[in-house]
Amino acid sequence: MDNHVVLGVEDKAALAALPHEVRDLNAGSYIVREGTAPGACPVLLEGFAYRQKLASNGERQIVSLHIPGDALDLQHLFLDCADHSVQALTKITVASIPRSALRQLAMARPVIAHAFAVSNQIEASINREWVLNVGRRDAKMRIAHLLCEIAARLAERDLLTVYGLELPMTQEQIGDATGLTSVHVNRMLKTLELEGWIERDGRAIRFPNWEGMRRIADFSPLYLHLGRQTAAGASA
Amino acid sequence: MDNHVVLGVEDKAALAALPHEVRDLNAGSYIVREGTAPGACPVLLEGFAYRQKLASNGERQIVSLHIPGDALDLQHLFLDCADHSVQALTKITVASIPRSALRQLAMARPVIAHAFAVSNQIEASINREWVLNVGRRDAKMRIAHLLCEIAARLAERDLLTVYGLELPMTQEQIGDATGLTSVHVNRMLKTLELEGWIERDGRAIRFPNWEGMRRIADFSPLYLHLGRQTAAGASA
DNA sequence: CGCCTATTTGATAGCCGTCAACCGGAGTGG
DNA sequence: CCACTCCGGTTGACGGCTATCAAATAGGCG
Repeated sequence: MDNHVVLGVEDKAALAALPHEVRDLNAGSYIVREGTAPGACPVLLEGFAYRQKLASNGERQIVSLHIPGDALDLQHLFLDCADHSVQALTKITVASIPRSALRQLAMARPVIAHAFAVSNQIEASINREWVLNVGRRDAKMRIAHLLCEIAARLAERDLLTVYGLELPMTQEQIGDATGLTSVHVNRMLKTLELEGWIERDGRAIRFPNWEGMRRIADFSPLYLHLGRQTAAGASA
Repeated sequence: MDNHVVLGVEDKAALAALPHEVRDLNAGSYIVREGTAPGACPVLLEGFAYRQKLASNGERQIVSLHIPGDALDLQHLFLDCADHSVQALTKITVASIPRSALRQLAMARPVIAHAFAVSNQIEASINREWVLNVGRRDAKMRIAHLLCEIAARLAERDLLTVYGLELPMTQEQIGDATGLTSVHVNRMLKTLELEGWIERDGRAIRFPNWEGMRRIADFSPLYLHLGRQTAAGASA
């Protein structure tokens, strides 16, 4: 959240003073389980996580991805029943903060509540873009768009490696995020590679021609709301 | 928001005391335009509205639908650039409240901020369900699910007519909401009708077998978070 | 009555899913 | 050190769901 809202010294101190518990979790661990009451609110310190929902036929849809620095459950801060699950994509480290403490802090400190709101609104914006991505783009664009988004979000936090994007997802998971099958994801990645838009080395991905990639992915980072939002609301 | 959070007398009075301007708009009018700075925050009093985004190929995706009582732009209350457009689906009546007044109120009254947060979180939950709907369900289920969602949301506000669901969307718009073409929407509606799940009279739709409809639509209203959320956060 | 939009229907094409097989690397145990 | 196993990636053949194209019908509104 620090990336988007300018917090004052006192607010930062209040956040840092919250009781929290740091834990390591293995890939695949559940952080939030659909249908249960939300517990502590975890913040992702290291590793990747994702939100998922299941259809009645058993198929999975990944509805969002999370990178280090993301809060993993502000979604349910004010709701009483989790409407989706959150799972670790890789080995992760999270700091869990009791929901009640966060709620009290949000009530007591409007600037903090504002920061939470901005974080939630940005995530909602990403969700809307995903609806567009899955609903109106073909397979190649969808995958390209997903890659662009992850790269842009990681770049914002200086988390790209020297090689580029180190994507810890299987092709099946990419399929679950884009509404495709792993087989077709494989073919499209191949195509993107053959056409020169990406270079692959294992799961590392580099973009030799970022502008071209952006174009064929129909990727415009506006919806990520990168850069700080004005603190007008905070100072009002 | 009143549907989900219990507001105190003073908070309600503060909301009612906000400066606002009531306007009528024709179907198709823009309420928010993507790429521009958000202006006043409108609340939908009568009629239907939708959010949309465009892909580079010109195809449209409707990312959410709104019924009377919905706030139409809490999304951008704390963001500086609209990431999508909001348009009137029918002739509508909106009450526009200046963004600054709402922000100040949210800063001054934590319970109001809480109500905004709940509203936003529920809408985000609906967005996630839409990602699942468009990504992992086939055409018949998608359309059935959309119909169920709208019916459930209208029912919560006692807005169903004696006939049932009075849906003011063209089949093309249903397609834009589900990632399908109008031609295929037509075929699937026909199928749903032939199989006895819906009855149609113009754009009015009735469900002779709601439980069956729910089942074939894979619709479970959990994600709508109907009923009031506890006000624990408000009283904390 | 005439225009325009929305709905309906049929024929055809294509994207992507399904099924199946094979490859390849990492980890494990002998 | 090597064989085995397992998971993920790769490839090909085939089928089905949905898009596309086209045209006819129906409905709303002047």
